Amino acid sequence: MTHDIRSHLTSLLQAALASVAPGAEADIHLERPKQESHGDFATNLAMQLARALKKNPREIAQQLINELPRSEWLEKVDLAGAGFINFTLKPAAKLAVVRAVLDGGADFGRSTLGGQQKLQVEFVSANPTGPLHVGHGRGAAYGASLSDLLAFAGWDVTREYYVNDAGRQMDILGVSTWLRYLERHGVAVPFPPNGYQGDYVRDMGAQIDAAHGAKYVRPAAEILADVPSVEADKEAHLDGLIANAKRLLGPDWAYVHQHALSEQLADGRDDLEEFGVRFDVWFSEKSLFDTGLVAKCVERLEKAGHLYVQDGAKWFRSTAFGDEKDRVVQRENGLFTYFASDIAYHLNKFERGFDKVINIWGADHHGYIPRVKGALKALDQDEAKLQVALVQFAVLYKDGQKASMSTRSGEFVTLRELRREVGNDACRFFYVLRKSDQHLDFDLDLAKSQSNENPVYYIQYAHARVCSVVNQWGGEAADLAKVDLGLLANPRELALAARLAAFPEVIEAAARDLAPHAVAFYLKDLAGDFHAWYNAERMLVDDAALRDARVALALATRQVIRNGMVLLGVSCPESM
RNA sequence: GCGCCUGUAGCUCAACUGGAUAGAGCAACGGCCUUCUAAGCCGUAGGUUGUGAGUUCGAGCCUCGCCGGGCGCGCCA
Repeated sequence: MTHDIRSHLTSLLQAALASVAPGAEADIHLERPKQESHGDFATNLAMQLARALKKNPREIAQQLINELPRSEWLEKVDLAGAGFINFTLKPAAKLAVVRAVLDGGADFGRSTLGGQQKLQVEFVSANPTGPLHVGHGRGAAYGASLSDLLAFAGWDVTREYYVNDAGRQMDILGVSTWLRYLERHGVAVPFPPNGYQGDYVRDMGAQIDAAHGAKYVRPAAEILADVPSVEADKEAHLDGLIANAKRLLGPDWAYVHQHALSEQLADGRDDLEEFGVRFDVWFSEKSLFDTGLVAKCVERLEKAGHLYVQDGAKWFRSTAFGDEKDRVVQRENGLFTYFASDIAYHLNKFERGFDKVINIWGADHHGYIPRVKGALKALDQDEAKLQVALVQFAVLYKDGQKASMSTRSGEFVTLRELRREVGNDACRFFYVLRKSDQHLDFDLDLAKSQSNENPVYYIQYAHARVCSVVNQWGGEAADLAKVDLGLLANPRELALAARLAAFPEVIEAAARDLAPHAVAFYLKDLAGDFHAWYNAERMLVDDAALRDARVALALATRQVIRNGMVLLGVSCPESM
């Protein structure tokens, strides 16, 4: 219905335009004015045309209005301001949305905008080397809400987590775990300062101990053999320990490595599940090596002449594709870089047939975009299908101090802690309540102290109020089909109806902009309209016809709140 | 130094992608509960949108300069 009104007005304007300025090109843009006195819809069409027609915008607007076909939905059409045309709808046209919501139910607002195109959203993809922290939480909340939003707007969405299970970071976690295990057996190898410090590493060491006793114990002297000193070069020291671990443990290294990986992965998965964030695919980086895709990719680039050798390493000429500098894909020691596996990963995504691929990355990865797009182009892919949404950092403040979020140092506030202190609903909402490219200062103390004043409760409260009224009303929702909506005549009711009617537009705009925060802001406004009405008018009045009409409006409001909150991953309690 | 993001009320953020008098929430102040949930409502106050120019009917939004904040510029991942 609301879409009908929009397209109805558009066609009226098109007709008027054809008559006032035949052949003129203009895209007809209808907006909902902020100010009530400016009507329900407004267009700046006349102003757009002013230059081309070399005429005063107001004059053009007046002509357009004169030529506008009559419409049974319009109360009036005004010329205003510098040349705006304001449309005011008849109450019946505004109220029709109530029935549309009740008929549509959970599907009200669903759009076909995406045309069921296959779309992949890859997000979180944190190294499984420790608990997820507050920074990951933002990517998780944003990615989950964005995915759900895009699905609701008509895309066929696959949610994917890229598991970095192949690199040095995982080796560091493996060796850290092993060293903690060895500590339990009195093996005197000092724990490296740049190993993973967190207590969870000790826990994993204990698990291995409990399961296999002394099976993986090796002498300290052998573990430290030929390892550069920490003082000289702590990274070389760590690499030396890793090399010795692999050599001394032989096939058992895989067990230790795998144990650490699967523990951390399972932990992250549980954490995210509790946060309402689910993935369809967990994609292993290691599999790209196992299937030879990484080597194949590098080979393809080489054959196409995009690689050259310098200082023993193979470089991808990414500067040919707009990057600042060329990038190594294969190191002097023969190992592929992370970039090489990422090229393979992205090629694999494209070969899986997605029409569009969205990567949600932390802002620190922005410099990475040109090289990935460049590589895709070099592999004859349409790199425009890849869209990267950068999420700015969440900086956590604790006791007025900026908290470090380094996983290796072990000094971070975990997502789990945050969820426990603030609650899942408030957490999801808080994260998504701002544009993704906005820096987020997460003041933990404030979040905790404000948890009762969090805007999420404002919306949930509106929902609970409707539930309470409906319970006391005690009627059957089905009987409202024949209710006379025309009885809803006061301004607050019409304003609320107009807000409901905007929901489908909000969904489409938010999906187009990859901006789930727009849904959150909409819901705040919707709840505001409802609360204002609730306080001003009584719903359960004696007049049965009026009562039913008001209950219908309340039910429609409840439905739209639910439809929006589902997308944000926030629950809607029936009472509070 | 170069690149990306960013600067809006005391604080945290919006602003339909260039539209009309820049809006909310916290915090402050004043009102509203013997009838559907006061986690609510109504009102007051709070602004030269960092700054200087430019583009045009019209700029918080676009361009350029300057000032401040965040991030990135590895044969790390």
